[in-house]
This record gives sequence, C-alpha cells and structure tokens, in this order.
Amino acid sequence: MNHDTFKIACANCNMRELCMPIGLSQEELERIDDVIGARRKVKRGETLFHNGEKFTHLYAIRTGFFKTCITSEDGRDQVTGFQMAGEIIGLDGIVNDAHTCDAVALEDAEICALPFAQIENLSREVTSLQHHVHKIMSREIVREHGVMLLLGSMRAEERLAAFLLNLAQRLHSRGFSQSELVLRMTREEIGSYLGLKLETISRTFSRFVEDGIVEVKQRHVRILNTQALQDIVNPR
Amino acid sequence: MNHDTFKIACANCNMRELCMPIGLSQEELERIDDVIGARRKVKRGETLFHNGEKFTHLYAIRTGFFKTCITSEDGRDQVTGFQMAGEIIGLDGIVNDAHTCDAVALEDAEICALPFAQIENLSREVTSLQHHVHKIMSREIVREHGVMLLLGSMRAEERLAAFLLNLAQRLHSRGFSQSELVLRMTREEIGSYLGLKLETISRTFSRFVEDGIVEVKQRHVRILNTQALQDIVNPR
DNA sequence: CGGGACGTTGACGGTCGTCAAAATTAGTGG
DNA sequence: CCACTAATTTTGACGACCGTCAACGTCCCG
Repeated sequence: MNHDTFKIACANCNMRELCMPIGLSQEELERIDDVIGARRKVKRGETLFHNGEKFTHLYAIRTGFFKTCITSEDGRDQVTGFQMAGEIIGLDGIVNDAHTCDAVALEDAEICALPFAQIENLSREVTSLQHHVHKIMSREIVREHGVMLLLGSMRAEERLAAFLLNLAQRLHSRGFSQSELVLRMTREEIGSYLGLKLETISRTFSRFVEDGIVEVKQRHVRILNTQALQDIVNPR
Repeated sequence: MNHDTFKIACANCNMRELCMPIGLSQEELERIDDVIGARRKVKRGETLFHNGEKFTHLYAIRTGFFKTCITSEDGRDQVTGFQMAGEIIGLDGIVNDAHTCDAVALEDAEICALPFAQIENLSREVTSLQHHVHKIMSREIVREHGVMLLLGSMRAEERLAAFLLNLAQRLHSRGFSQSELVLRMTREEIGSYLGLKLETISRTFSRFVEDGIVEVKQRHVRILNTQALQDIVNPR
C-alpha cells in the first residue's frame, strides 16, 4: 500500500460522536482504536472503493464529501447517496463480500478504514458497539425508504426542495450554517440522485430564485425562505 | 395477548434455510429456538406492525405475503417493498426503537416473532448468526439501491418488466413456477411501489399482452417470453 | 488566455398523470 | 345460493410535466 495513510486516536477525533457509539469507557475507546486500520486521504475524483471490489472494510468519513453510485448492465447510472463527515459507507458490500457501488470523493477527503471482520469481533464483546452497528444499518434502510418516497411520488420542485432541506439540516448538525451551503456535486449528479435530468435541476433552481426562495451563485446556495421550501415538500 | 399463537421448532421449519444461517450445529439451532417468541397468524388486510409502534421484534415470514409502506405527512403513500416467505421484516425499526412503516398482510400469513434484544444477545455468542444478521440488513440496503435505480431512471415498461422478473425469480427460488404467478397486490399497490399510477400499470400490462409477452387474467400472470422482458429491462 | 467542463435557457415532443365512464370481479348479507 | 354493493380494473381523451436537443454563457484551471 503506497496510499497516504496516517493515524489519529478515536479519542482525539472530532467525529467520534457521529461515527462511534457514545458512552464508551476509556478502555473500550482504546480497543476500538485497535480496530481502526488507518486513516487515508482520498483526493477529489478518486474512488474509495468500486463496484465488484472485494469487501473488507467499512469507511468512516472524517472530512470531505462522497457520492455512491451504481451502474446497471446497460450503462444507466444512479447516484444512491451523498455522504459527509461522520457517516459510514460500504455497508452494501457485506451481503456478498463485494461492493456493489462506487464511492467517489467529490472533494478532498480523509477516511478511517474499519476492517469489518474486526468490527464483528469487537462488537461481540462491546454491546454498545454491536447495537451501534445495527443502528447505522437500520438508519441507512430508513433513509432509502425516504428516497423511494421522493422518487416515487414527488414532482421536480418537491424533490429539489427536499434535497436542499436535507443537505442544510445535515450540514447544520455539523456546525455549519443552516441557510448557506456549497454544493459539492454537479447538477447532473443532483439530477441522478433525484431521478431528474440536469436541465430540470437547473430550471428548478431558476424558479426557486425567481420566487425569492433561494439565492444561487453556481454551487453556492443561500436559503432565504426555509418555510417556503418546507411548504413545497409538504403541500397542505 | 389474545393473538392466535403457536410454536414449531426451527429445526422442523421448511423456511429455515432462508431465514436462518446455514451450517448451525444442533445445539445452536436449539438456542435459536429459544429466541423465537411465538409464531402468529396474520389475516389478510391486518397489519403486523405499524408506523410509530414501539420496535421490539423482527418478523420472519413463514407463509403469506406482505407489503411495507410509508406515509408522508401530507398523506402521500409509498409501498417500499413486497415480502414473501423466508424474508425478514421490521429492520427499519432498529434505529429509533420505533417502526417507521406499516407491514400489511396481502394474504393470510404466518410469521415468527423474533425478539430483537435476544437476537443481539445470541449473536454475540453465535458468530454465524451475527454475520447472518449483518447480511440480511446489507441485502436490504442493496435491494433498495436497485429500487432507486428503477425509480430514478426507468420508464414504465421497464419498471413493470423488472418487477415481474424479480417476483418470478423469487417465487421460483421457493419452488414455484417461474412463468406462472399470482399477484397478491392490486394495480394501485404495484403502481405505488413502482412510482406509477394504477392506470399506467393497467395500460402497460395490456401492452405486454398485445405483444404476446405475458398472459394476464386479473391477478394471474403467465410469462410467455422471459427474454423479451429482460430485453425491455436491459435494452442494448 | 484558451480550452473544456459545467450551467442556463428555449423550443418542442413524449410519457405518464388526471379525469371520467364503463366493465368486471369480489365481498356481504339476506 | 343469489342479489346487491363496493372495490378493482380497463380504456379513452386530454393535458402537464419533464426529457430531449440545441445553442449559448460562464467558470475554472492549466
């Protein structure tokens, strides 16, 4: 491995509360530290893992921003999610010991590689870790249910509004502004995630701007009227 | 509880290979038996659990057919999946200790209630059970990725073709015919799952019949040309 | 400063949703 | 067992929404 690797103790990691169970004892934290193989930098555009690759690790995002996407046999592409600091990716690989999607960094990122076999070992002894792993997987299932609702029953405006609100909320919970966000992905990637074409994304942004709901300057978005976005998602 | 409950040993259950890890020792099988609370009958139209209900059990389907569906605040409805014998439902409830969807029996069914706390306990000791639980959750995540691809990038014909092939394949792996199937759900429920209106489902069925790809008599469907369906899903 | 990736906007057409009516089936109670 | 009602399905006409194609504009990076 000539990757750029390094190591920081979980106890010193500011993402701890997000990716690890809270309420661990000092001893348990140290044991988890042993599990963590290495931190690694991933440059913008590089893939962390790709479809078909053997599954060995989960990855906790320390900094940066990723997309995961699948490609069907006939070349159709679908972004299945955007992930940011504190989130875990690679869960899809467990079932068949191989990843079924690509994880691509949309900006320079740092990740912790977590050897899954060791996570299973340790979670047999540390109950809170075991439960945490179950929760992370369940959370992903629930998130995808939400995406199915969005893709199955919402119109373009509703999808984009829901997308912006979700992104803003996640950034806010990480200490960023809840009204100002920088999109790390292209219009095409947003469209792929939302089941729309890039032109529709662009047009819908323009309509939001006309209506004074957001300001858009390239990938910089400022939400001027959160309530209006919520009303679009949840019309009465 | 005045539910209609009963109990059959896992060792005697013909669904064992589907819902439980293979290669368990006799002793391990017996311990899993202790975990299983009770089998229960669920009549057509009844719900096994519903949105908001406290999460305590996973459910293994022994016989019958279920749908799971979520409802958004403004009343939008989305079927998130159809489940049949051998499949596990309720995984969405883990993350917040409450179910986030309804599970409704589409035909009379029998299920095994699996107290999740006991599953966690036992899977700390039985490695193969632990790994099996992880695989089941990962499989659900991968399945949902597939649905996202379908909802995000396929046209009506492609969605329905993919749906029929998936159903036929799952029934076939359970020993049923791979060309003859009985739909347990309405056109509206198919439409909700596929992100289409019931009229579109009906029309698309009619087109398949015109093209000699399937025979449809109400909910009885006979697939006459599997290859044609595959070509629709995966155009070259 | 120049080229390529990305984004915006317009015109037009197709797919699917909406509304409506009729046909068929399933369910219920007498 | 039959009659009656409710539920489901089919089919048609029409329109809205979004995709397609095309041209142009903008930004970023070497």
